[in-house]
Amino acid sequence: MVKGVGVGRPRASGAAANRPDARQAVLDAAGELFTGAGYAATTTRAIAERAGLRQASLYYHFPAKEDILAALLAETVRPSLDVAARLVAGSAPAAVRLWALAYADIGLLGGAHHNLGALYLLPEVASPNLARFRAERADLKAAYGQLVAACGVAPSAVPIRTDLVFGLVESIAVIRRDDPELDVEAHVREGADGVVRLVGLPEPTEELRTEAHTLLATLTG
Amino acid sequence: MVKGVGVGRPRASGAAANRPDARQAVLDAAGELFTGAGYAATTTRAIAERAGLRQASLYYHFPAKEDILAALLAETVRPSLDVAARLVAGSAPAAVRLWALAYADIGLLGGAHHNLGALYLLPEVASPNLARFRAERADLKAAYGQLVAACGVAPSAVPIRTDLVFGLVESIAVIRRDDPELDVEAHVREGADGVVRLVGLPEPTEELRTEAHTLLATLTG
DNA sequence: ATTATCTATAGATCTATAGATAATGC
DNA sequence: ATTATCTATAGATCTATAGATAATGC
Repeated sequence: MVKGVGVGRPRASGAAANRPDARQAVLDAAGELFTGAGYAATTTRAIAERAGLRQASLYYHFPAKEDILAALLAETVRPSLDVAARLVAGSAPAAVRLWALAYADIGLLGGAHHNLGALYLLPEVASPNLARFRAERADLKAAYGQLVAACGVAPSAVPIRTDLVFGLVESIAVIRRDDPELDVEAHVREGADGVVRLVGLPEPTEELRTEAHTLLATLTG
Repeated sequence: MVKGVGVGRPRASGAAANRPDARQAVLDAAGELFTGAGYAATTTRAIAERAGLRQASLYYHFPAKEDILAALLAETVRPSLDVAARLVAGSAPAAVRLWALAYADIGLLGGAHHNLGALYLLPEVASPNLARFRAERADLKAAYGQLVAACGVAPSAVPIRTDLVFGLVESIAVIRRDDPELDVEAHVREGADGVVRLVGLPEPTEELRTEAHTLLATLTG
């Protein structure tokens, strides 16, 4: 039941042709432009052009420009949050769960077609309208905090060390911005290894990584 | 020999009163606004207002808005680069030098009145006009890379591990944005400790930190 | 009748330039 | 005469709204 394919006035651009989902096309276009040039520097006209429709037509799908950013942020943080919630509730060794969270999170941030992790770094996330996203991001950070604590870090050191871990994970976005050709898979694995070292645990073993991969497979399967 | 205090038409704002250095006042204002709201979202009018002069008067000191950002970036990266160059040339143990660089760099980024490290995260740094800054930042990263290598990291692992170290250092800016009340000094020390752990060295000892502090004192003294 | 687009545009900026002006310095 | 500012504004946007239009669905 494809929802009304062909309903509505045809597009001015590529004839009435392909329009599988205009809303998603807008989000894809905005993701590319926001991560590359930032929010304020990206015009609604540029988004529309890349999505294959006219500037004013954006407003049929989103009430305002900022709602496009809100939708992108929501769909970026939620998958990580899902994984985090399950790992926090799990019973595998803490180091395995922390490695698994970092691996999954970095992979979701960096593995997307465009560099969605860069959205978290936009100054506009401080906007009052994006409080919902900030709350979800805080939940994700809290999940890291629980795993860091479970790794045996002294309670007084947990908050700062969690800050550093969370910072390291998000910094992958900056790294990728500076070097778009980067080998993402290698960085994801090295990043997860780095998180484990950063909290003060011994160098991850291959067994730990295998166990974490298995754990992630059961979560998503 | 204060350069022409009182020369020129008086300001419309606070009478002809205080104007110790308009250029620096503009940079301070821009630093605060760019780090808080981003470059594109900050208007030249807002910068001028905070600096205590009229919008058009900015253009007496800077040829264009982007040159304000360029000047800020330059004065932010250079002190770190100076420290890095001296440490790379030094002969103290590599772990001490790496800790010292991270400590100094994080301190310079996070210790300024406003969160200048956040400037590095602005998407506008990719602008062709800011190539000079990017080159200096690449030099700084290369210095980290040399110290990481000197710490005994396997050559094949050096580039990625340097990426992570550099990312961790810069992520302090995001951490501080999310929590402006943060205890900067504690984070600086923990950040430097984290860098050492991240490259795979053992937990820094108090002796190492003392040695690094001494080393930094000789560099700046 | 409903849906998804379009065209046209109002109103609000925003950057940068032109040219005047009010100080000090010679 | 030089310096550092000002006022005024041109020209170029940019977001969002109003209202028309070209499809499909009933």
